[in-house]
Amino acid sequence: MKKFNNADFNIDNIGQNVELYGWVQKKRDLGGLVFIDLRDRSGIIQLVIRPDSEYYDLATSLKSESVIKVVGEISERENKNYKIPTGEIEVIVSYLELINQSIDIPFEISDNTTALEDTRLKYRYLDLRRESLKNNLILRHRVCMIARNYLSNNGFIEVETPILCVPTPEGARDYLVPSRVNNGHFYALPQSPQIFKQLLMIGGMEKYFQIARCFRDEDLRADRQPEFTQIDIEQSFSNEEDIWATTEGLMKEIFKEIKNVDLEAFPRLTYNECIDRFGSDKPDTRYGMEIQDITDIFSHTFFEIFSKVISDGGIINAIVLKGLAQTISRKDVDKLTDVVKVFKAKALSYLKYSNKELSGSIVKIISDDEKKALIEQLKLEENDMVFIVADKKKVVKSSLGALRIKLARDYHLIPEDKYNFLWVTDFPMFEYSEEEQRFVAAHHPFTSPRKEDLDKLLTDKENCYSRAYDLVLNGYELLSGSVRIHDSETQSKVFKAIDMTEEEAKAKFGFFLEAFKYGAPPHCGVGIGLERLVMILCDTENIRDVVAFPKTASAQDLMNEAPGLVSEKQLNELGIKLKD
RNA sequence: GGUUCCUUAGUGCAGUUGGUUAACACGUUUGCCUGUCACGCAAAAGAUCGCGGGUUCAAGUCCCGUAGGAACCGCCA
Repeated sequence: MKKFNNADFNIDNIGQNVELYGWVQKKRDLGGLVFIDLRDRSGIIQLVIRPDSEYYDLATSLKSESVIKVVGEISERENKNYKIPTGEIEVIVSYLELINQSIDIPFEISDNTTALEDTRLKYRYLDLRRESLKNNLILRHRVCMIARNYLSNNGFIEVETPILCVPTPEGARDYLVPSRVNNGHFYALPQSPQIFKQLLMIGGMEKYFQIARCFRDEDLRADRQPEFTQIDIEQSFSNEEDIWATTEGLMKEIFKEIKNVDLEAFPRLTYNECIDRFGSDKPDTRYGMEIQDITDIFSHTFFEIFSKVISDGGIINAIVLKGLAQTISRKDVDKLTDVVKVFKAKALSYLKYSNKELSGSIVKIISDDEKKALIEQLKLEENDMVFIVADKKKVVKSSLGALRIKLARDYHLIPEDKYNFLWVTDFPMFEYSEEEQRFVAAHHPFTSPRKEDLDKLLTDKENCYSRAYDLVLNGYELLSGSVRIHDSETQSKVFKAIDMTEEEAKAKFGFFLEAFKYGAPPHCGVGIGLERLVMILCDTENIRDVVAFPKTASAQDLMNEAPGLVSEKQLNELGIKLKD
């Protein structure tokens, strides 16, 4: 007799003798007959122990989540339960062994469990027994397998790169690891395998991938953990179209396999167009409500707030919520105003359109011509509601972008089961960092500028664009990538543009710059955020639902209480003295 | 670094303008029960109301601090 999975059985197996192992999900003791729901990874099967059984007393004493072994015969149920796949059969137990009795569990192992997340995180190993979390991990595994097979079949080889790296000055904050052998020196955990994968291209690997763990010591979010996994891809002798084709092919494979969805070719938008129309570089294109520029309507307005914004170089933008004006109360508007205020907008103006008349917060201040122009330009229809923000461009776009998302969620305007991919292209090459008082690379400093912007790198940084691209899915940044610089001259120029002196560049990236002098192939790549992809496939908005052992918002593990303190002896070995 | 919200039996929650025995459900224990599958019935145990301080005759309730959790802004090349 061999070991079977619970869910292997159905009505065709009646009469078979089987040996099963699993956890006691639920015991129903009827006082002369005991039913047990036995759970293993595959599912649940019902066991029956009759009063004349020598195991009857043992069965009545079993506690939830204990591990047992049973032998018995598959038989047809008297009363069938069509709610579960094995509901037509049950196992008449002829042997029962208690392998490991569980103590009282802190929460019910069920997708209906009422336990809050921090309780579940403390007992993560119990939480993992829940159907939904288990299925999420299985789905994640399947995505990895599809990616491995697809990439391998297309000539990519998987190469592991170091976890102990050299700290880098640009980008996210590094997780540092002190060196015992070299006191005072530190390794950094990789923020991504970026430099190594480029060196692999120079090393002649041509097509590389890695399911790579990455680390960034920045604050967490619902979709951000300090350690996460990238499906990291790089290919030589390639341009944007080649790597996009690789990526689209992979996504098509994954969505066909997991969701049985045939994806269309992915649309493309430039970064600037995304900001203008959606107020975000990762727009959710499953719904409309695009941001519209109405600055021109108010170019000669008497409304002082608007005219002041315009004379200060700001803009006035609007979004239109179709057909819901009547359902939105004064109180709702206050809540929506809080949303835009988070992004530094001073106010949220609104207008309602009903019976061919506008009403609302600014209706008395704007002229009839302006009202007419608004109705025309925004194509207002009965019961539409207009939200307006006037401010600096950045404030207007980000606040209305956030408001757009909030409205779509609150009023259920997001279609389900829709997967809208979008390539976002032509990112700015540089952005100004207030903190550092200099321009920094918007993507990373190894990103190639567009050919036409090469001459502007040092003179007109604000108008330089890069060959960087993101793939956005349903409002999530799913991956980021770029065509890389492959000659040391351009690379030096970019370092100079971000105010890195030649000495600094040499000290930090000397080996890298040197490598480009020995025949570097043109290359490009992407890093796919595995967790975000799996989140969307699992239909969850919480990254912790797709990570086996996640950290809380304060980067702690509630189960093992990481990070922990270390002994004086360990610190001494590392040459580290703690601040008092 | 900042903003907002949360913390009451094992779990999830209720707790009114501050007022005397902190309610309910699930779970647990005991007893009864031979076709349950959210089994049923009866009973019982189970709470330093996160922690520290303050206001008050009186604090789960009000105030301050602190710890932990969640979301967001900054940050995340």
